[in-house]
Amino acid sequence: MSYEGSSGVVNGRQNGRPTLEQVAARAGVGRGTVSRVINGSPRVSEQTRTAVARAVAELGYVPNQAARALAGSRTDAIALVIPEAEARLFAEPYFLDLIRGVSAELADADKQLLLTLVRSEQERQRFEQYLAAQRVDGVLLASVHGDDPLPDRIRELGLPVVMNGRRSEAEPVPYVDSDNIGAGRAAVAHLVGGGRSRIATVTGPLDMYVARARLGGYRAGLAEAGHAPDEALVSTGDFTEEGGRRAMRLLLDRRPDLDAVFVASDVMAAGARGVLREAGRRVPEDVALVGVDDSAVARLMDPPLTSVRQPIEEMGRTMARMLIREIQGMPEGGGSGGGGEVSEEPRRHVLPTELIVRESC
Amino acid sequence: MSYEGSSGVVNGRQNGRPTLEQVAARAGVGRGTVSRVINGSPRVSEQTRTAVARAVAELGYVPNQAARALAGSRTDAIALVIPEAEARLFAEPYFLDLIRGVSAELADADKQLLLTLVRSEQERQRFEQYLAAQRVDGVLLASVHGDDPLPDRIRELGLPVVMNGRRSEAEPVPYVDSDNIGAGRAAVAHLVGGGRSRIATVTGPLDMYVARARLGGYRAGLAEAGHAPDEALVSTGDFTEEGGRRAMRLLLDRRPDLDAVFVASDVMAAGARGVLREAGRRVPEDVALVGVDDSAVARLMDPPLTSVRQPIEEMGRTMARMLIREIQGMPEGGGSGGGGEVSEEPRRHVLPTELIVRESC
DNA sequence: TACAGGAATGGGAGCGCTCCCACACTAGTT
DNA sequence: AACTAGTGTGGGAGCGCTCCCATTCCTGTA
Repeated sequence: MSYEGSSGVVNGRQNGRPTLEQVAARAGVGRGTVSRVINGSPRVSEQTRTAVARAVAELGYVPNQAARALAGSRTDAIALVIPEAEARLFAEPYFLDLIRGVSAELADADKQLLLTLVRSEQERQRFEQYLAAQRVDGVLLASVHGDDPLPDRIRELGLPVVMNGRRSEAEPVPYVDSDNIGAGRAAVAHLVGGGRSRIATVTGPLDMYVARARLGGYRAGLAEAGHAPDEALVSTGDFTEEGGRRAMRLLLDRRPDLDAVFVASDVMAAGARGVLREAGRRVPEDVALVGVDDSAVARLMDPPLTSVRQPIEEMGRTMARMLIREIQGMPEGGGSGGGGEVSEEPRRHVLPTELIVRESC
Repeated sequence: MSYEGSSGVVNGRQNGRPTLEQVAARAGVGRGTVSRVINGSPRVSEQTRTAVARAVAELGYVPNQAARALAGSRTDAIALVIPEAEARLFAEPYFLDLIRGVSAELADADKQLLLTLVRSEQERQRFEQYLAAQRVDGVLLASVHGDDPLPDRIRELGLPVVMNGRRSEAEPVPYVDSDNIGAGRAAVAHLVGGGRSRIATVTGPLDMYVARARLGGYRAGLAEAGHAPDEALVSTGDFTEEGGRRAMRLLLDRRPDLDAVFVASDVMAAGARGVLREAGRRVPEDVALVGVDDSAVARLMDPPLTSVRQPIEEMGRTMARMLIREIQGMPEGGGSGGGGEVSEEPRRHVLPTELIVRESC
């Protein structure tokens, strides 16, 4: 008897799902009151609340999202934007972990996740259209490049944004990043501690802040250990395996006597490891290796790769949390005529990284 | 002049974005006409169409999605559901590839992707609420278990569904699957062709159809080669690396003379490979190995693993295409009082797999 | 010349909510 | 007794679309 679950076929309505109005009728109250109960307003007597709750349960009522969005101008959805090019580049589990964190946090807040893979300039523009269509309350951006205008465009539209990573040292848009400088520093410290003295590095593309930061950490680590900087020990990769190979070959050419390499990603480290093997260098006996990401790649390498772990899922959670707070703190979009400036102090979070020691050094 | 892009601040409106009504006023036509132009109705004169198009461009008009959904009862969004537990289990790039395919196809059709990671029974129920709130026009389900009631529940709600994989041989719900039987068969044929005669297999959990199918393919392959079946050569894993290790140990205990193993996933193959090394067996000299997934794991193993590749991204595309067609073919949700039965012939697609030969056999 | 039939168009009537104003009704104040 | 100041509550007025029924203006036909 009316306990058939929420199949929606329970009630005798001939078409579609029950509406607020019908719940109100059944509970013997007005629409406004039901709305208040649904939205948890305190301005309802306990008795009424109970009656409405029963009517809701009996009818299997679920508020229509479109109507809510139209009347209330909030969608309870947020967009996560991932540039397609990056999705291939990065260690593969990265984005899945990020999504996992974001998703978990959003689920707790009862918000929906709209995932957008952007694979071309055209799609980027289409995405801006979506935003303008007021489909989401805010935007999460993953792996933004140094010259990406999207973050600023979104703010112009009056939408809250939080980025994963930053475009530069002085990033004006709120972001969550991992401590990439600390990553480089920890890697070098570990290598120095293992008795290595000619420590090279393979960097990412230097137009990305993350690459510069890891390089900066490497240099800081060397300085702290009292080693002199040596540009011949620095080689630029592009976060791909092949890029890692090329960079490693260059390093061996320039400094055949190197005894350790800090590689700015596991995938590049896999490439570097291949080159070392081909050159007859043993890992870790001749050359020690440290990567970044602590991905499956690292665990499966031979020997298993020491790597700096980033708290990816935690970054996702933090981003979502920041965005939700920002949305709540900004009741009506700031897109009115004039500035559209969101003048709050931009927030930033830098989460710690962790060195996972394995046999490669 | 009015070419400031779509910043929306161009026009003199004091708040929010332009509406249909305003476009109509500017173009000197009625609301209905603008709506017709926006939606590409043929019942508009060329002249009027042009005038409206200009007004739209000048005002930077973008239709409000919520209003559309409310009035037209279609959301232009679809949900992709991924069980969280699976997301960890499977070779990691799997879901990212799937998402990539789905996303690409949806972008072409101008639809939004709502990603839902389901990590508990509670969240599964919450997801059903979302569906009832009419947030999406259809649902894509990834890696459904044999006893999962969700597909049927969704159909009861009158929503189109397409699954990735199937729950059983006789799956009533439309699905896209890869040819797992063919995968097992191809692997065995390759091993036989390489002169192996005592070919074992490590399977997935046998309550999953995908595991049974790969096992079936293995058996078919043996039969075709004229080999007698031998249950001592079959060991059950669970798609994890540790499960692969356990299954491999069992096999070595039972049949120390085996000379090849078809492992139903790369991740399990990595585990098996470790056990073989510990047992002093060389790959491929003593034991040949074939995996499934062709993931990064396979490329990075030592030696690189021969593996059966699934067209994951293509599966994603196909799923999305099927769902879109189903949505279009079903103008109004079938959720009226009575049956709610969607009596169309369920469609199914089985995409071919491909053996990628590397040094492990 | 009168009139049917179609093409193009305008605009009313919702869709199902939220917002908010107005109206009871209750107590507490002068 | 006449007031104020709350509480609950009902319901009108939209939100910005789509749907669809007129209405107008052509044409072509009897």
